[in-house]
Amino acid sequence: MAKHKDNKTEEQILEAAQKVFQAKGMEGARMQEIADKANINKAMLHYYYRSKQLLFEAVFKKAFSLLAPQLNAILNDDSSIEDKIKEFTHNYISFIIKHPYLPNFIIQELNRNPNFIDKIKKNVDFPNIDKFKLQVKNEVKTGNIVPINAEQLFINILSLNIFPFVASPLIKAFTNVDDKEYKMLLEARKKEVSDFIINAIKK
Amino acid sequence: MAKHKDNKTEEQILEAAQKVFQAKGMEGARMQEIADKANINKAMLHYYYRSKQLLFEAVFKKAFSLLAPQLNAILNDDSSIEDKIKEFTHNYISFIIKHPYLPNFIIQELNRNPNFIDKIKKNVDFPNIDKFKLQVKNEVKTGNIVPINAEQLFINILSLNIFPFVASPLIKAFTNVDDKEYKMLLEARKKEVSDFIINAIKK
DNA sequence: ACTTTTGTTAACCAAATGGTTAAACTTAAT
DNA sequence: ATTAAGTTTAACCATTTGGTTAACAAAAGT
Repeated sequence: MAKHKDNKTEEQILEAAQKVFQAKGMEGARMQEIADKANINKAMLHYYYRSKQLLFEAVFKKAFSLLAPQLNAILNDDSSIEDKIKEFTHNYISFIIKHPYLPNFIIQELNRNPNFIDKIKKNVDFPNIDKFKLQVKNEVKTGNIVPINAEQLFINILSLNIFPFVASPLIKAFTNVDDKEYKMLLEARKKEVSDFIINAIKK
Repeated sequence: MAKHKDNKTEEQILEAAQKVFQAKGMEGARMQEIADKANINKAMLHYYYRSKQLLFEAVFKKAFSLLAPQLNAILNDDSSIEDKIKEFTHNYISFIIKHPYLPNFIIQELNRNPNFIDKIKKNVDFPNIDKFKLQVKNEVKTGNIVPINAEQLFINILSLNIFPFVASPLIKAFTNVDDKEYKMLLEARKKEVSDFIINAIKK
């Protein structure tokens, strides 16, 4: 019999762990709470994942592997800069509205342990900026867009798309906007953000 | 004799607590580590701040009260939108380069406990967007800038300025940039970001 | 001088927490 | 049917952790 043939329990654990880790972070999460949420005995967590650290890493990798393809879309696609920006902002914001916990979880835990990224680079199809850099240089040279550093443009695109999800409690407070209104603001950003970026870089 | 006349110890504690909380978060921080860093007995922490929670709140309030005036600058100043954006991005990035832990700490802990913001609103000169909204509406009406929602513009400004500090490990990995180069990128953003925003909104 | 308040320490404590163990149960191959 | 491997449980354990206590020291008020 192969190890862990029946993966039902294993998946229940991973789902429960996802919820708890994303809500409370590595330090705040409790193994007992994960077990309860998965409707299993606490010992099972260790049977399947050995330790809290390894369970956490499994959750993290899964989260990251959801996010990575989204970024590869803008970095490695063949369309024009303008089309990419339009498509990326629309797709990305739609995606995150469905997984609002994701960016914050990844950023938070990466700050807690920055060299964690090395483990991820080995296991996931890690986004790479090289192609995007060439493209930006080209479009600057041909005069399609204003002179701009590819890294800076990439940072701007990420910032405008991700930050409103990461800092939502803060922004809600500053703008005196309730949850429902904020949701509408985010929805509007699907178009708003790409217009903003394209306006900023087109000649 | 007034309570806590000699505030030397109290300040040592707050400084140590700041460092530990900012590095490890509320859950990850250990009272013993704070005591060690402050060179005092662990019981003193409770003597001066009663509990971990209250010590944490003291640290948080202090951090927030550093950040708030920066935001009030852009929200309540009397200069033109363009000047504000130029000044704010320059000042804010300079400020955060000196306190790189700050935005992440605040965002992280606010996500962990969103209704924490209510406690802050009572104790700090909390930034308010009303005046900024009027100004944006005006400048749109007079045709100085492209039609844009004040909240969206404000979110964009915050995103472009804050996110690169919050997500630095992630961005460094995506852009294949080391610490030194990233520092230079951030330095360049003092001008880069304001150009980007102004380009995006000016007619 | 002496009494009271404030500051500081070491030792202690109960609760929580990640993790282990050993035994029981289930499943499937022989 | 027997065996062996995988799965699940309850009880247990060592350690860590925030917090307390009681005694002592230093200042300050009288």
